[in-house]
Amino acid sequence: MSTIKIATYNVNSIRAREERVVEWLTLTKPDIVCMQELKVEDDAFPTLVWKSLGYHSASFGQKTYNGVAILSKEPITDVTRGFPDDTDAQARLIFATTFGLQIMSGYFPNGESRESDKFQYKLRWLDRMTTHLSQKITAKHDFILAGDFNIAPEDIDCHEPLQWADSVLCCKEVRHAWKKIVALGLTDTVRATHPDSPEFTWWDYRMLSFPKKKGLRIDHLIATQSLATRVTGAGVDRDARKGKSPSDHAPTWIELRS
DNA sequence: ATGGCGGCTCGCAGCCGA
Repeated sequence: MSTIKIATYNVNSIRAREERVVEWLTLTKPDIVCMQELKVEDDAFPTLVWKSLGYHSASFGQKTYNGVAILSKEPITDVTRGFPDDTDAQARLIFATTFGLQIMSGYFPNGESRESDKFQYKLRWLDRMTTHLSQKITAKHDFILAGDFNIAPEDIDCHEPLQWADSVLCCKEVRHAWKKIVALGLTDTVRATHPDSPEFTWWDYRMLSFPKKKGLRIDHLIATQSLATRVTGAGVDRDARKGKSPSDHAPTWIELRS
């Protein structure tokens, strides 16, 4: 049976992570990759490195912060960057068609703290995203949104739910926004595959969080029903979080019947 | 062992992330 593997990976700087990402691509051979936190402008995104590994790519980068990309073993078409009519200064969204499906790579705002202006920006961004998705999703196309949502949707997604309850990643406002997004008809594919295990995707660099297994599940792949019913496996590449100079996120993946 | 933050920048200290 032939399958397609789709992964999402917040690399926390592609300049700092290029070598590790190349190793990971070579080892795990995903067909499509959504990347976030490139932290480079497009002319510094290593397109030729991906090409040498057999990947087409499209990026939406900026200096210092943010930046998203899509890599694919098949040609990438219909690329759009940001929201329609966007005046957002932050590069957080790229959309494309590849392998006959519509895919979005998203880097959702963190929000810093609930008292911060950045939290208001996060809530506005989530609203805009919900509106954008409601216009984008149609019965005609397979659609998947993959990325760093900066939302841990449920208590099972947190190592210490009480400690995180009022945080910008877990608080009621962002969990409500998550529910509105999935209610558009998108399935949380990793949670649907693993209903009872945490499947953390991020661990703080500090306090030995990774070896102590104190993580959060904030990176997600949510897909229309047409795709969700084709999922044959899903998981988190914890090995990519080990060793020297890892990203603080691990790549998360699903496999589909093609 | 999976190991004590690590990226970034009009940089050598401070901002930011989650």
